[in-house]
Amino acid sequence: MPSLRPKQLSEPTVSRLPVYQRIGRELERRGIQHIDSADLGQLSGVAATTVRRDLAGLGSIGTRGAGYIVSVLIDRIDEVLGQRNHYDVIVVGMGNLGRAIVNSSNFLIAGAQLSGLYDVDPLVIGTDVAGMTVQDFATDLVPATMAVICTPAAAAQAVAERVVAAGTHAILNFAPQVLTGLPAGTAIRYVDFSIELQILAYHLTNGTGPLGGGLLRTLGLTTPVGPTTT
Amino acid sequence: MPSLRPKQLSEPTVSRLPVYQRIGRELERRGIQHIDSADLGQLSGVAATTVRRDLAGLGSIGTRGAGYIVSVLIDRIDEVLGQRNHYDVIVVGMGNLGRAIVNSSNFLIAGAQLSGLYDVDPLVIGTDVAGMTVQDFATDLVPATMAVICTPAAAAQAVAERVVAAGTHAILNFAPQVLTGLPAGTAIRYVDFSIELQILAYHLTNGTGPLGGGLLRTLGLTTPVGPTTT
DNA sequence: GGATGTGAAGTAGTTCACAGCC
DNA sequence: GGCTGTGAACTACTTCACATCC
Repeated sequence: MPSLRPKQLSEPTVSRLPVYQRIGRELERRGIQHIDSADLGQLSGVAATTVRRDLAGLGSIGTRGAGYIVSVLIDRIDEVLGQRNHYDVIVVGMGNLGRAIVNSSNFLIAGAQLSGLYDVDPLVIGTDVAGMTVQDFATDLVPATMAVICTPAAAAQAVAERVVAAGTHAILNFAPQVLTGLPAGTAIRYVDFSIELQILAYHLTNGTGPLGGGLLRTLGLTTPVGPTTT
Repeated sequence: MPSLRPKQLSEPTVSRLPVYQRIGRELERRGIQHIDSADLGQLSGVAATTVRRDLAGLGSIGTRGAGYIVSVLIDRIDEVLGQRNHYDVIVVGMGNLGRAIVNSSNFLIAGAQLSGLYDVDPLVIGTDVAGMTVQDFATDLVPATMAVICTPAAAAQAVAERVVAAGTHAILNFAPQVLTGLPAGTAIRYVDFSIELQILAYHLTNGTGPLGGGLLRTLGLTTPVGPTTT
């Protein structure tokens, strides 16, 4: 019985855990029940040592000699990431992107519950997206734990302040806008594909393009340039 | 005339440069021509020292005593990120997300040129998205420098291998799938909102939630929990 | 005076190397 | 024998503190 010590996981570790979990689910689907850090590293694009360090932080999950039991791995990550809890998620901004996200199959994680869709455009309010009716952001606002912002950049800061005032503690911001001045303890993550493209443009012109011996970091993942073994 | 020494910029620095540039553009639009590291730090959610370190890496851009000239800042970042060059970008996978991205106003960066849209679904091939006709990925394939992958996870690896074989050196992957075994020198960035939500869920349950004294990193940006001083 | 740029110090994360356990 | 877990070394990034220059 491995003692549950949540400890303090580093941010890069936290961002890799969902990757390990996803791979675990895929393995389980294929009927594979065991995996070692070398293989998991290969599949996730992470060095084997780093995989071990990450998983060691979840308590002693593995078995020396053998590797990790897939089901244990999945369950433990579930637990650590807080997927046993329930979260109400609202989405603000029902343009092309907002609708695409809500309809995306991998949007809902375990524990997340979509509880409201919002917009300010009278043409959009009242329409249905993924089986929910879009509400008026200006008047109605259900309190929710997480908010996803898909508005234009100019609106994002005001939206963030409003949802935080309504009790939200975690924001996923798709608008190309840095959010500032929010109260301590508000978790914020940015998703900005314009920035991602610019980073790629940098690597194309400088060093890392063709012929560059590139170690590219993304989400904390290193692309290890696997020798095509397997 | 500041001597152009491209040097070697760190990955976190590269990911912050687009943010500074965007803020610079906004300042310019408002007629502001000078900014110092303290203010730029405030606006970008980055410590002033880090701003200076980042910008110092672009050559001596600033002036001691005064700060940075906005137009110089923008131009220099343009140059360093390679936005003076031209890139052909193709997008593979024209589902909800692919269409939303192509139609997004902030999708095209300076230098990027959309040169092809692809799918494998006969119902989608031949339709028009943002003024371009969707091609059949299985048969046609224009060579391009960058590729954006918006397919389901199961297809992503094969798509990546095919575009790389066709000459692509940079990939932006929206599919929830780690890409492995691609040749050295292929730049890859991942955008995965399922992972982002899980990271937020972690912060909600553990430490950083309500009452947590959270320093949350995103894209290398630290949310500095500004004392609401303007 | 005032803000940049940068050596030096500090902190965080990764990788090495191997002891420990199955 | 084999693979995990972890102290120790290393590398990367940030922050401090201040000399430098306008």
